[in-house]
Amino acid sequence: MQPGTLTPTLGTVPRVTLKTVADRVGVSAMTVSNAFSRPDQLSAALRERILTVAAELGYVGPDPAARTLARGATGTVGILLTESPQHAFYDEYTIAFLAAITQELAGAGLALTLLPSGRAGDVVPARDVAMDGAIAYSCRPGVDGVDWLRKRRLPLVFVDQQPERGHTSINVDDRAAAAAAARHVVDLGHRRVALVTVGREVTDPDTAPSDYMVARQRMRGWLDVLEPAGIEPVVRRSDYDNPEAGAAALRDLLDGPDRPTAALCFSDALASAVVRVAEDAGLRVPHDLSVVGFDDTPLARRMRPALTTVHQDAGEKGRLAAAELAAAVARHRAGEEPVVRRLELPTELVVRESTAPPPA
Amino acid sequence: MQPGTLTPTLGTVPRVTLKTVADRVGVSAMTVSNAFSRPDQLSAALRERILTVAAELGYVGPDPAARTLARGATGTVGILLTESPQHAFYDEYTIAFLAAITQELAGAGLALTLLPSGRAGDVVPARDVAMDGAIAYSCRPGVDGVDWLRKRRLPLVFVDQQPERGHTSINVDDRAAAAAAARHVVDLGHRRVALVTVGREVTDPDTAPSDYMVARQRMRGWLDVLEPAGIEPVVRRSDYDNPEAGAAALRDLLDGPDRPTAALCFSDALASAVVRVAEDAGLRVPHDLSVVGFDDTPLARRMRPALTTVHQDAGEKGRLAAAELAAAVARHRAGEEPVVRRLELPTELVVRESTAPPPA
DNA sequence: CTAAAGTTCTGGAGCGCTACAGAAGGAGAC
DNA sequence: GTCTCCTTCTGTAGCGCTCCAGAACTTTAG
Repeated sequence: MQPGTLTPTLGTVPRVTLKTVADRVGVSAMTVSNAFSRPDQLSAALRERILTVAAELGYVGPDPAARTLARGATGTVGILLTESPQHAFYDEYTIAFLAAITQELAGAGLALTLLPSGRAGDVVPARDVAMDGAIAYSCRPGVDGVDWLRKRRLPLVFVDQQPERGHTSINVDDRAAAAAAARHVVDLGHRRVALVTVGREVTDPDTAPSDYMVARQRMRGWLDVLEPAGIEPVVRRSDYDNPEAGAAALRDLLDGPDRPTAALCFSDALASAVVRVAEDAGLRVPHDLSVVGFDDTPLARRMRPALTTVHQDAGEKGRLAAAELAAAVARHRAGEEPVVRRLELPTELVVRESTAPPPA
Repeated sequence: MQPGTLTPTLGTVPRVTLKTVADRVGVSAMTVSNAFSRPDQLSAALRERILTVAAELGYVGPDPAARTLARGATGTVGILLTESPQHAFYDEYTIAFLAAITQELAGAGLALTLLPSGRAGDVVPARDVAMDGAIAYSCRPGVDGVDWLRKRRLPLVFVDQQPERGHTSINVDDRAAAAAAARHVVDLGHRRVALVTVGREVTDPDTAPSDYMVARQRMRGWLDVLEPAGIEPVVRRSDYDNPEAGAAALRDLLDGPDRPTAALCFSDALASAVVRVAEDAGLRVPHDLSVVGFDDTPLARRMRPALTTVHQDAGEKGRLAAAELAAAVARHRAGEEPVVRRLELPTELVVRESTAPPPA
């Protein structure tokens, strides 16, 4: 069955194309094409006439698929999300990031396609979806979606993951930021510290390239401060998308006299869950337990007590990622050399009410 | 410049296509196509050989754009979001909905493209992005994105907005659900009630087709109960994406002796903001002010006091929307008659701790 | 009044792929 | 040994559009 002759059972309705309109008006197909896509190439009067006839025939405009093939551009970029795409939706930080991207891309006339990094049957979105470029966001190294994108030689921007040569990347200095958080609690006098993070169990933060780079770097940053201070932290982990579980894993630690007096958390979402668990265990934050988050999402300010956390600007990250990608796509189209940048956005420790000196 | 001859400044690198591989292996282009797309059409040995040569040449697979044109299917569906797409990201309810959609679509081998409903320059995503179908989510009637989608005769599913003939729609009975919430506070004895909602100012909930249908229906449902009870509510509104503002607008009402003793809110997000404003004003929830939300997002259960709210299943809505659309796309491709359904998911009032009888 | 410089429109040649019908060759049935 | 059927492979003919070079005609300059 030909695409144009769909609905055979309903009687083959011949599709209305440029040609249909052209024949009806009595001009060439090219002129109709120009009427829609390059108005300056024909007289206003003729254009008006063409548009009228097109409307009568129910011709909406050039078929996007055909136009894509002919022009070599789709008007769409993809974003490759960690594992199941739905994981991406569970944290205000990611949400704000995505919101900023869509916003910025819209300004460039680009739509955003969410690419699940897995495969469904024989469809691999990263390989099979037409697009002009893509953002790889916080993917584990080795996720094969990234591999496909690379092989396709698409303009790529990496965010919150290991930079790769030849592609622009955007990150914050997670290690230094985490170290600042750790220093804060050490300076307050804490000696028993819990680290609540995401991802896989790894002893040595320097190895384990199979894990999210961001989680690794933050772990490294915490240890950069804790180890020299002679503090051996307890570590609890959970899945990326399930902060409750990570916090729950902390529960058993909260009873004994040797319980941690401070918890450094991978994200605000995780910190929020930790506070809830602590309070349910009868502990007061920050009096009995200091809690530090990461990201400084709106949640951090809403919480009671307001959360001490590491600020980073998710919106700015998203805007930058989108802008860099849009620029890369434009350069790619123009046949220019790619411009590779290593962008690092600033972070700042924001001390609020969830941290205090340890109980006496 | 031909798409194939990009990068003229870098020297025209001839693109590797099916043909390139075919010539190299010494078979027809069709056979190479089959090697990638219909493995059962050729011997395993030849296929292996073709794949090897393709890999050597750096041929990744059939070009998605060309395949789209030839096959008449893109492997992508769109979702048209309210106004700026970023508005969609501000509420856990919408997030859960989107997450479920991507999840379900991934299973059907479809990717999801976020369509800003506006236009950027001369690009109108709803008109210019290649896709096999679309979900229109909570769009104002008359948003021209929907118009383009309709004109393109794409399979469409409408969610949380006015159903249209010829297209499947998914909703809850917002009116009845809101009425149940209103009845709850009236039954508790409240006589001074505030309604905190989103969208435009309208006196008569029956008119104003320019506003979100959902907001209109909930308003109507509240009034269905309040008016017969002789209660004249005060109404406060905010933008869809800014619950804080809506709550803040309530602030001035909270002081006098005639202040409302109950607030019915359009969403949990809004209710949460209202609780914060009330507490900042020195009122206790629910003792001084009862608050009811809508949606029953995870937030409702996390809140202290836990929020009384109307439960609806955002995940189920998303899954259903995706499944219905995928089915509609498949039927469309097969040339079958569309199956139009009017789906209505159940709701349930969940009474938690944020509502109580009014202060004596 | 002629040459040069627009303006407006057209034809042909792709873009890279897949559907379809059919050719070529080999296996199996009788 | 012949006929049929199956497997494997191949040309052709698009899909609907846009690029490019140039034709036809009109205006401007000298």
